[in-house]
Amino acid sequence: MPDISVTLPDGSSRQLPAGATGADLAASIGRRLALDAVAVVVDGSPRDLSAPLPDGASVEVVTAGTPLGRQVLRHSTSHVMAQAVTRLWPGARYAIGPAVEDGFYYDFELPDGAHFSDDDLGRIEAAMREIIKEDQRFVREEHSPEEGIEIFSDQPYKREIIEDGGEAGVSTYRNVGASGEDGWVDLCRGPHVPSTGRLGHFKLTKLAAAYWRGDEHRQQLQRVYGTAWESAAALEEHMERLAEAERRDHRRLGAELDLFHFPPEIGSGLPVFHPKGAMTRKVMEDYSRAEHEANGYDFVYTPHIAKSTLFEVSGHLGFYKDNMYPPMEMEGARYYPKPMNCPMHILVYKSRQRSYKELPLRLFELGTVYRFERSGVLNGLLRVRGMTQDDSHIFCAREQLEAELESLLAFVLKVLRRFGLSEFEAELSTRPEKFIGTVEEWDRAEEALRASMDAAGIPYKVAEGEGAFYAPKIDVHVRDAIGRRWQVSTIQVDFQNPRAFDMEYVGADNTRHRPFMVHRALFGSVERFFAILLEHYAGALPTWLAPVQAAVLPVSDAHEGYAGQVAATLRAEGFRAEAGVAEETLGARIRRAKLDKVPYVLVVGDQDVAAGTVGVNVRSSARPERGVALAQFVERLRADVHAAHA
RNA sequence: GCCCGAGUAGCUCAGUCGGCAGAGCGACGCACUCGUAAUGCGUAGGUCACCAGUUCAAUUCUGGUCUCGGGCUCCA
Repeated sequence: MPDISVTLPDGSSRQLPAGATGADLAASIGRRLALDAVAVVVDGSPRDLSAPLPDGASVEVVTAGTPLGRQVLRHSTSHVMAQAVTRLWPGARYAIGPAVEDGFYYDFELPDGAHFSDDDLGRIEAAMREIIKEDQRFVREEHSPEEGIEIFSDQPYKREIIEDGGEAGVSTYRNVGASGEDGWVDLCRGPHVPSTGRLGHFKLTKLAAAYWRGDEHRQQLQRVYGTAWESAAALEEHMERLAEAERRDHRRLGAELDLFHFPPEIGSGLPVFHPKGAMTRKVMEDYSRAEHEANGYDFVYTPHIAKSTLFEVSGHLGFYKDNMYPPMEMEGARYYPKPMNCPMHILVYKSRQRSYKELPLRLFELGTVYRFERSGVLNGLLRVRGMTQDDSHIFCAREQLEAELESLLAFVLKVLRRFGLSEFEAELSTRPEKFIGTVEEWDRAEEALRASMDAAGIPYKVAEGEGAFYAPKIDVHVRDAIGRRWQVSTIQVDFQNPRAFDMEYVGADNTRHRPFMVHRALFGSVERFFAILLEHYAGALPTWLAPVQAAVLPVSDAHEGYAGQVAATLRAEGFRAEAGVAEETLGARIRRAKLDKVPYVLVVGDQDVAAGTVGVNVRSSARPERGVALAQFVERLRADVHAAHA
C-alpha cells in the first residue's frame, strides 16, 4: 500500500500508510497526544479523528485543552445531552445545540407542551452519565438532503434546517453503543470526539426559554445550558470563576456597602443612591465635568420632558416609541419623558444662526433619560429604566469629522484608563441594508471611524450591516479584572438628525452648510459605569473613588477627641475621613471598616495622642504600621489620590 | 413580553406532611475601655410579598397579581 505524507504545524512532514486517520497520526506522534486528541484540522477544516487523511494535507492535531478542542468537547456534550433528553422524554424535538463561550446549550420542544423544571437538570445529567459510561461512538454519515429529511421525519426543526440550507449533502452523527445497535442521531457538521467516553467533566447550569431561530414570533423552545471542560480541575476552576463573579455582583455589593437600592415603591429599574454610593457617583461626575471642561466642551442643561412634536421630528416616535414612557396630556399637548438627550441639544444648537467659526461645537450634559425597558431585561444598575448619560453631541463641519473623531476616541480612552480600565476592544458597526443618506456619506463616516481606531491603536472588529439606520458607530468594550467584557462608550455619526432638524451653519464661503453630528456617551450611563467599576474592583474602589477614604478609630473613649481632630485635619486637607467612637472592641471596629473596604483604617491610642501620630492599617495589607506622623500620612493619602490622576 | 425559579425579622436563611414561626448577623439597651478582622448579657422586631379560593383552620394547598433572579428577544 502506498504511503501518504502530511505536513504538521511545525513544518515537518510525516509518512503514513494510505487510509491512515487523524487518530493514527496522533498515535504515531506520541501516546500522550493520542490520548489528548479530540479532533484534527485538515487544511484548515476541523475533522473527526476517524476520518482518513488525504495525501499532502497540512494536519494539526487538536487536543482537549485548546479553544477548538473545548468547542469539540462542548458540542459533543450537547449531543449527549440531547440524547439524554430524548431518552427521558420520548418524542422530544431537538433544534440546535452549539458550543458557546464557556459551554454549550441545546434547544428542545418537549412533547405535550411540557417544560423542564430545575429538578430535571439532575435527571438529565444522570442520563448523560449513563450514555458516557456506555462509551458510544460518534459515527459520521453522509446523506442527500432527501435522505436527511427522511431520517428526521419526526424532527421538524432539523428538517427546516436541511430545507433552508440548500446544500448538496448533509451529514449526521449517530451515537452507537458497544453492541453496535443504532443509537440516537443528530444533524451535524461535526467534528466530534471519537466516543462519549471521552466526555464527563460537565455540568448543566441553567434553563431558559429561547425562540426558534431567535425570532420572538416563532415557537418558544426550552433551552438547557451546560458547561464542559477537558478535566475535573478545569471544570472546578470555571465554577470558581462563576463564584467569584457572584461575589463581585454589584447588586450584592450595593447592599453590603450601603450604596444604592431599588425601592419597589418607586418602580422596577429605578434606583436610589444612598449617601456612600452617591459620594462615589459624585466623584465620578465631578471628574467627568472637569475633564470635559478641559477638553473644549460647553455645558448645557435641558428638561426631562418635551412635547410630542419634538420626538416626531427626531424620529423617536417613529423608531423608538416602544422604549418610551407614555405621554402626559397637558393643555392640549402630549409631553413625553425624553429617552435621549440629542433633540434637546440640537435645539440649543439651533437657538441662533451658527458660524463655521464656532465649530466644532461640543455640547455636554449629564442628562437623565427614561426608557421603558421590557421587564425581563432589567438587571441591577446595568440595565435600568431611568439613567443619567454623560452625553455629548458634537456638531462639526464635514472636513472636521476625521480630526474630531480621532481626538474624541483618544479622549474617551484616556478617561476610561483613569478609572483603571485599560484593555479595550472596539466594534465598528457599518451600513445596514436599510439606511438613509448616501453611500458616499456612509463610506466617509465609516472611514473616519476606522481611522480614529487605528490612530488610537485599539483592536476592533467590524460588524457588517449592524449600524443604526441613520449612522455607523463605534462601541468601545473594556475587559474587567476577571476578564469579563463590558460595553461602555459609544460614538455614532449621525446624518439623519441634522437633516430632520434642518440644521445649518454659515461657512467661510458665506453660504449655508449642514453640519455633521456625532453622538457620544463615554461612561455609557453613569449608573451602568458605576456598576462596572464596582464589579471590576470587587467593591474595593481606588482611594480617589472610595466614599470613605480613611476611618479613624480611637483605641478607647479617652482617644475619641484626638480621633476627631485627626479626621477634621484630613477633611481640611480635602479628604473624606470619618472618626469612630470606642463603643465596641477595637478588633470589631477594625473588622467592620475592613468589610466596608475603607482604603485606610487609622487606629489612634495613647502613644499617638502623645506623639501626634496615627497607626495605619492599609486595606490591601494585612500588616498594620504604628507611629506614622499625621503630616506624613496626609502626604501618602494625597499621593494615593493623585496617582489616579497621573 | 415569554420560559424556569424564588419571595418567611433590616440582611442571610431554617421551618411548618394545614393547627396562632425560629437561628445567625444587624439594630437598640446595659456592662466592658480595649493597640489591629467578631466582648458578654439582654430587648425590640414578622398580616410568613399581595389578593382571592378551598378548609373548622392557610405562612403551608389552588388560582391570580406584584417584585426579584437566570435566560430569550432587545439594549447604555
